[in-house]
Amino acid sequence: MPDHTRPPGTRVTIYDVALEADVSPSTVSRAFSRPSRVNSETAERIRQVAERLGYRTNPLARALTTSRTQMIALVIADITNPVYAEIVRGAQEAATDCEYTTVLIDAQESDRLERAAVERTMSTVDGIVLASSRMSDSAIRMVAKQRPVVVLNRALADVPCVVTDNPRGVRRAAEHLGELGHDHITYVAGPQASWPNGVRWRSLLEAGMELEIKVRQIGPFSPTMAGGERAAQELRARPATAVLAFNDQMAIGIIRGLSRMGVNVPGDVSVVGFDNILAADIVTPGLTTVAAPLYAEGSAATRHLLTMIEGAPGHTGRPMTLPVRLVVRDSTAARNPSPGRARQSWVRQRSATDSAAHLR
Amino acid sequence: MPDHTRPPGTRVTIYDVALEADVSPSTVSRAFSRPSRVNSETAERIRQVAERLGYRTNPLARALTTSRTQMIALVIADITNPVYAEIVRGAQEAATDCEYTTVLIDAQESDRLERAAVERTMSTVDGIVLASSRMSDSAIRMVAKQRPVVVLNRALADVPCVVTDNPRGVRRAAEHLGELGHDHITYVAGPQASWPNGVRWRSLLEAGMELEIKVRQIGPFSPTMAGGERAAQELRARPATAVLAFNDQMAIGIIRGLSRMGVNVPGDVSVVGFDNILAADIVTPGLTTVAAPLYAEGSAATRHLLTMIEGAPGHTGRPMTLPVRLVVRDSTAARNPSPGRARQSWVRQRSATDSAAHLR
DNA sequence: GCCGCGGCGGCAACGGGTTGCCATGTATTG
DNA sequence: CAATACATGGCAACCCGTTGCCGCCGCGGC
Repeated sequence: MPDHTRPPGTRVTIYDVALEADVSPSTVSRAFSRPSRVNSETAERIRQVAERLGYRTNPLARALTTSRTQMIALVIADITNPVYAEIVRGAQEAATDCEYTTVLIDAQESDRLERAAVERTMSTVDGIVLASSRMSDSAIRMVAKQRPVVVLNRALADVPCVVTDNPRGVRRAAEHLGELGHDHITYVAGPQASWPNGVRWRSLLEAGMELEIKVRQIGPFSPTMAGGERAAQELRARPATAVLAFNDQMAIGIIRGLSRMGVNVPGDVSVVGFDNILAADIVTPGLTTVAAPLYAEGSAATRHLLTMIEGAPGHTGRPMTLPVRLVVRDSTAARNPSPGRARQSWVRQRSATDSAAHLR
Repeated sequence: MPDHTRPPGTRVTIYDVALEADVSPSTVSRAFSRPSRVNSETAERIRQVAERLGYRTNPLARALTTSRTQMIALVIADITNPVYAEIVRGAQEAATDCEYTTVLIDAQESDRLERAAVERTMSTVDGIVLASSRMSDSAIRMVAKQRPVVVLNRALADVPCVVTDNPRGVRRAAEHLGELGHDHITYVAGPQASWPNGVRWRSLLEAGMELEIKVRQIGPFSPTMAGGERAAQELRARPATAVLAFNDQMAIGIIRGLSRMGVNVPGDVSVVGFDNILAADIVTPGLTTVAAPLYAEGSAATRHLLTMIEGAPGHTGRPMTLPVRLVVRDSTAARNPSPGRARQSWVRQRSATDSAAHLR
């Protein structure tokens, strides 16, 4: 039984295995990729030889002819944002289950970087999940023409989408605040390039109308704690008793900013966030927030992508919508009925500056 | 000027460009990969034709002969752990600067998953950064034999490593606590498979000796908030006035757990963490912690890996060590000189149970 | 006994670049 | 003016699997 030791640095190929097992290379190839096409004893022999020689099929070479790399790209807007951690987990697990590898791309909230990275990666992957893309609709469609794409947290005609039920989440938040006696809600806006940002604001407008709660918007601010603290500054000039923030980081920033200014949350102002990140539970006060099924988002988007890669059409009708729920903690409370000094000045300020700012 | 529209779904290849530019395919190839090897006018013409046809070089095909994919893998222990966000950023940025793409792998704190993922990815990437690997030393060496590898947060002979200055961090924390009058420090241990965990404990032993502070260890616990809360339970049985936790999540869990039990931080117990994650700044009280240069870690490890890929030897001498600093916030304070009731009982309990637990 | 069919394995042509080597033409040098 | 060096570009082999197609063989049917 010959057993040529291979020169180091050289990979074992099907040709080596073929030589050793005394069959043709194509048979070796089939033994792995189409076992039914080869005699089971031969296949077994080949497999043993391959094992002995330490053969590993080269995914790149395979990809060259099959144009399947068994890799998908997952593009996220900002890896420092904890929301994405769970999404990534969900996506990665779904991918791994189907023997796919995930290439994670952090776009750093930049349209330009995102496009460049997608451009660079596109030809190497079998499909792409765009989570909270900052690219333009047309850029996304362009990508979708070349590779299967699933868009997460954004609705877009002609491209499969997975979104969370933002309208319902906003509605629940508004109802909650309404029940606590708030008759005004200020929406603190996040990035304008963010699709959910627009949806949340429009949903709030709608909910406000139905529930007879006045709403207004300030911003946009950066979707970070720092952005929230800046928003708090602005809230000083245009006070509110109830605030709905674009996301949890901003909400936490707002709470910190307000506290620093001596405004009590939830005593003077109630604050609601979005996403239910881990930190929402550890801040003081605990943050009331609209929880999204993050893991399920990543997993659903990825599974859908994989079926598209397998040849399924990829239904581009209405987006797949995932349910949300309101998690009530301590950052919301009944509207303060007997305002203290600070509160007093707020009311004055508001009545002076606010009527124009209120929509509807 | 002919301009054949290509059948859809077919990629533009160098052959198409060659035909159109009236040169041989090899010249097209060189025009992109070795521009100096071809007349600059010809190269320019080829580039224009390529542009017009929408040619993109296929990285897989290129990789087949060059065995360079321009991709590196970054393996992290747990993507839900915010420490890694900055590390990933640093790594990704360093990689992007050199036109490399990063494949992120989340090992979910599992030796098994990590090995499987590395196995699957190894042949597709030019090198690997193992950040906080949970694999055995021998498994890591095995991988390092097949591909350039840089290990982060772990020291290992014969493999290039990047670590932070844990001894110094621990020392600074111990000094800080000592200055506040604490003469005992309890180390709350994290995963035993974690290399820094061992280093931190040993460093604390050493620092304790020099500074004449008694030290002991409890645990191991899971390196999460939940783990910290369990540790708090145990601290009730074996009280302390100063606690050094394996990481910030645990430290936060400990603070929450203690608060729930009516123990005041920092009034009754001082708590110090490791890593300086974002949440360390938003908890109440703010967490005193040993800050690591996370971004720099990712970036340094990656840059080192890239030089190895370019053919540099990859110095396997002593690990590259990055500096740390102690960030003092509000979770540490002078040792309570006039203990209240709770404190009193602690002291009693301790004197009863503790002498054996103290090392040295 | 002849024919058809299914199982199995091999041949050879890809896929899309890369690269060693050679041929040609031009510039440089003695 | 011959000889040499260099700049360019083409040829063809190669990287490593995959797959369409064909041939061989044995078996069952008529």
